Amino acid sequence: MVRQTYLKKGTWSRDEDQKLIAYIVRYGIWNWNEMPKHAGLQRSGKSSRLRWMNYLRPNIRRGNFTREEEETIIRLQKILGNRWSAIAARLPQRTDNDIKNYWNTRLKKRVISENKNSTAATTSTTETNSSMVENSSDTDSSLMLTNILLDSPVSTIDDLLEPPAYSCFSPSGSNLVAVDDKYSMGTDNYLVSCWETQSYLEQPQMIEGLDWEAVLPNSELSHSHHQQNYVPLDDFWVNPLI
DNA sequence: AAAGATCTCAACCGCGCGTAA
DNA sequence: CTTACGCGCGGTTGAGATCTT
Repeated sequence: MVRQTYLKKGTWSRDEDQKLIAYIVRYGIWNWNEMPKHAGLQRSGKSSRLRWMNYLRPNIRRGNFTREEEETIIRLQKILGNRWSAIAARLPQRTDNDIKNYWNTRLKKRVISENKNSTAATTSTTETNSSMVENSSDTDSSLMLTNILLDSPVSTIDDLLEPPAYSCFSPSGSNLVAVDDKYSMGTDNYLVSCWETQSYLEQPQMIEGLDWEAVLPNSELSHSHHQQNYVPLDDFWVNPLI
């Protein structure tokens, strides 16, 4: 008889967050399905991945979308449709989930009401343009439209979808991806490099209540204060950090 | 002050794609 | 070629927060 391991669902606790961060700091991301077990979490790989990608990973900005960000989302949504990951790639520090939520709860309504107003005002001209958006299946004409709608010139749709290199972590890949030539791919050393180059050490104020010194055992800060509590790498498997 | 309505957003689910065996 | 697995994406849900009456 196979006994199904209990998997927790719902809101993540601080303790769980710390466990996940501590694990990824040490070992990097290697297999989302296996990692939670080793990190001492009763969570699915899927849930862990989501938590990391949308909340815990470095360089995430939350709340308070700027006017510029709003306009960018509206423009890109018009061109790309609900391809949130592609839109997120154009908005540094925003997650696709955040953008999707923001669109669904606020921007969509705004766009709809603005469209109503504008169609009432200029029926004939807008009809021509919107029919281009909705009916165009032709690549050339949609690309032409893309160039018209975007302020900056875009030569191909691939250019538009190409994610900018800004993040320490790949927003989509299972492995870590270098942002510039300085770092190598996919190692936890790389991860630590990111942390030590400020990206993560600036984060504590963003996730209230997390014990950042505990999850960053290699930082200078924690070295000076917590040397005695440091768990050697080999022991982590039998003695999780948190 | 209380109750109901509405909003927000973290998290879940199902599906499809890519890859390795 | 087929199958299994891992991952990422987009749609949806529901609990908690906030607003309105």
